[in-house]
Amino acid sequence: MNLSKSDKILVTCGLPYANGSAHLGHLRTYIPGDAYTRYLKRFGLDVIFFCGSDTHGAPIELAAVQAGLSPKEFTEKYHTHYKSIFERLNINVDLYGTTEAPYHYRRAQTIIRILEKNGHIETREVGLPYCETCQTFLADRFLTGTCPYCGAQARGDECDQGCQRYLDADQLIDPRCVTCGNPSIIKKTRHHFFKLPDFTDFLIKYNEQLKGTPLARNYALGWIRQGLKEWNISRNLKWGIPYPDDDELVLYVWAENYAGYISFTEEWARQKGADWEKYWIRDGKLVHFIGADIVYHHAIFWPAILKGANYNTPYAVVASGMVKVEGHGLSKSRGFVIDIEDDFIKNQIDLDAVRYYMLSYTGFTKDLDFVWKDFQTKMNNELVGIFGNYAYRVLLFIHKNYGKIPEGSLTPETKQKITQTIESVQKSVDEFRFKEAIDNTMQLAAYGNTTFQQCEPWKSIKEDSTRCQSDLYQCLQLLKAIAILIEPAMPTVAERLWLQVGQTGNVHETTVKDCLEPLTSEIKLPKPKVLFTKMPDEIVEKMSTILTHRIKSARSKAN
RNA sequence: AGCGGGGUGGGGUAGCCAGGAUAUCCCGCGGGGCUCAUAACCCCGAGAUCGGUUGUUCAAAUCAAUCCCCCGCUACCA
Repeated sequence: MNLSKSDKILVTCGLPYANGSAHLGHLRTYIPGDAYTRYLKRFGLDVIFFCGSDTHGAPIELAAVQAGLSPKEFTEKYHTHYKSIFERLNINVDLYGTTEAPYHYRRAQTIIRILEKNGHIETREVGLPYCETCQTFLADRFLTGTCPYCGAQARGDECDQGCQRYLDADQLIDPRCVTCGNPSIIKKTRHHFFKLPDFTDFLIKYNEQLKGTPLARNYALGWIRQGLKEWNISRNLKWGIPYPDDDELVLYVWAENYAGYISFTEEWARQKGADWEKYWIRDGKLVHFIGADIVYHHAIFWPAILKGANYNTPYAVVASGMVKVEGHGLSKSRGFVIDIEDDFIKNQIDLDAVRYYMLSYTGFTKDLDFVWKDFQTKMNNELVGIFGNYAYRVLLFIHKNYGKIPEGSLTPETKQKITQTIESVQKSVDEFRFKEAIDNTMQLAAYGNTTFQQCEPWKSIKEDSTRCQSDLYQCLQLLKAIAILIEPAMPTVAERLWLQVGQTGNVHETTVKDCLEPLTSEIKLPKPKVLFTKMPDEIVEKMSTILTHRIKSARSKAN
């Protein structure tokens, strides 16, 4: 492993934006982030894990108004939602925080103050589009006008109805306010800029040694090569964290939300009597799990802020691929979305199977296409057929014939097989290859099925009970190892299997060493229950129909 | 348009950086076997011009050039 037992490892996931319900796109990073943390714990490493709600910014202010709520009420609603979704999916964070909490305000403002003190911030006047009727500054997407290239009506950020070109707001001909339609004017206003170019040399060196997925590194280096600009970290909004000593402005969300990684650690440390500085000031190994869409924030802005404010910089940035639904890019407005609560939870989809699918359908860095039919296939063949069936046939056979762990001891073959699997899983996790780690673990079940078949215990039990028991002992030991190694992917299933193989204690506190800890013969085994049930065709059809309707109704709304 | 990532049997992957003989593994498909098990499991088999073209080389999935396609980002969506 790249990490060692003396490392203080801190894992985070990108914060969900509290303006809508949890969907499949979120799970693309939260499940791997959680699985990674659990793997590290199984490897005996010292690791904590944080996430929380991102609650500020213009879209939330706007959405709250539309929902007839205050921004605070609005974000509290979704904060509670995300917190419960995390719990339901066993995404086991040490603290699920929120950027609306006082502890977060304090840390975010402190960081800015330190940056000011260290001379990394410049304050100056800039002219920005302003609507005199609405008495508000207009963000690019709230400007409309004529596209200078094709003449179509366009937004300030892109020509969304015409040539699709990316635009700068000042390129728009005849710019107007989206809300009231009146012409916008340019008004001078004071803003605070983070002097990012000062960090160019640091960021190049930093990214060259940054661990994580290659995507993050290469992408950031490309960006830096194009030249860094000063970055406006203040906004003319009411909703947000007040800019320190400048009450007219708030902090731009992207200048404060990832401070949550620190503030959540602080709050956790306060509750537990632990030391947050150990992670953020002294010797922490910080690992950020994010979607590929926010690499530049985490490989450029964030390390520069941390460096400029004298904190530790991230050890690794781990970027997942994006999510597609039935072949289309995830899009709520077009209906290509799977909602965690409405689709998975309300229809009682096995959430451990969802975790398994998200982790093992394709490589972590690739785009993942969610297809209900494929979900069913993986569920029924791999989880029910190979894994679940192996566990059940072994446990039921033993239970019927012996009722307790059979006599035997670990053979060199079994020992070697388990050892090899542990090693390959460790290597895979070290490289953030979760599909490979799971495939390797499942390989143990496939191996178990083969040996069970070859040993033919249903015959040997009549002819050679000693051999039969020894063979079954090996099979059971494999199951114990699987329970531990699959725990990061499917924690609930691991718990159930752990009890079924006659183990006491908590599988979530085991380490991979326990995989080879020999079973104690004579321990009574409970009557086994199947680990997974098959997903029937009717459910697949039902879910596919729900999705089809969602897409259709989104299409008719758009027209 | 620029930058980054990707394209390998029907789906998903390994191999690519350090070029080498029959291109790996899982699922699906076809055939056989077993009967402990959730019509599950085990074995065998078919199936790939490695996105296209050109080049370097004794030898290219792998290196170079060029083109096509998909995804992400481009600093005011988060």
